[in-house]
Amino acid sequence: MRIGELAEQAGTSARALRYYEQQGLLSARRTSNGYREYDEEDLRLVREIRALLEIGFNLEDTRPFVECIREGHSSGAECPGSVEVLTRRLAEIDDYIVRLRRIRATIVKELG
Amino acid sequence: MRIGELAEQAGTSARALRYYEQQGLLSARRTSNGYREYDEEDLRLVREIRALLEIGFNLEDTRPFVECIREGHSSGAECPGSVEVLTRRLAEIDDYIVRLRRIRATIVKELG
DNA sequence: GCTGGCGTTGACGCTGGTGGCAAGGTTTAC
DNA sequence: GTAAACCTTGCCACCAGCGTCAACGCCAGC
Repeated sequence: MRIGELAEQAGTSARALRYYEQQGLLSARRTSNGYREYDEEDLRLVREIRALLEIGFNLEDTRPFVECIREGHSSGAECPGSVEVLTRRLAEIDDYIVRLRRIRATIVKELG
Repeated sequence: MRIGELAEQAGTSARALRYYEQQGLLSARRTSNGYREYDEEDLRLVREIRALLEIGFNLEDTRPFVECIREGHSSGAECPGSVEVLTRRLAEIDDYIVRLRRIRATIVKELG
C-alpha cells in the first residue's frame, strides 16, 4: 500500500509517517516512480507507535518496541529495552499521580 | 529594586520577568536611566505567578490572579475569575488522574 | 489532452516559556 | 580610569510532532 492508505489505516497522516521515517522508526521500499510502498508489517509497526504515543510515550521511547517487532516478536513489549521503557514510564506515572494529588489538595484548599 | 534583584527574590530570571511584562502581567516604573524599578507588591505578584506556574497553570491562567491582587485583594484566589480558573483546573486534574490510572493499568498488563 | 488526486522533497510555522547573544548604555568598586 | 557587573532592546534558538505550503512528478479517468 502507499503512504496515504497506510496513514488512513493507522489513523494518522502521511506527514507523520514521513517524520517517523526521518527519525529512523519506519522504512519503506520504493516503487519505480519513487513512491513509498508499505506492507502489513509496517501497518502493525505504525499502529504500535500510535498506541504508545497515545499513552504518553514520546517517539524516542517507541524505538525499542519498533525494533522488537522488527526482530520478529509478535508483541513489541517482549524485549528488554521495551520492558525498561515501560518500567520507567510506570514509575513516572506513579510520581506524577502523587504530584497531581498534592496539587489537587492545594487547589481545594484555595477554593475552600 | 531592579530587575535582577526581583528575579533573584522571586526565584526566576530577568528574562522571564521581561516576558511577563510583555504579556501584560507585570508593569514597571522606569528610573531616569531607563531601568525597570519594582516594589514589594511586584514581588508578591511574581511569586504568585511562579507558584501558579509550578502547579501546572500556564501564564494566561495566572492573569485573573494577578488582576485580583492588583485590585487590592490579599490573595489572588479571592476573585471570581481566579475561582473559575481553579475550578477548571481541578476538573482537568481529576480527568488527568483517571486517564493516568488507565494508562498505568495498560502498562502493568503489558509488563505482566 | 486535461483535470484531479495521488505522490515527492524542502522549508517554514506553531506552541510556551524561556536561554542566550549582540551591541550598546550605566553604575559601582577599586 | 578602568573593569566588572548591572541594565536596555531586539532577535534567533530550543523542545516535539507534526501542519502547511511550494513546486514539482506520476497516473487514472473522461
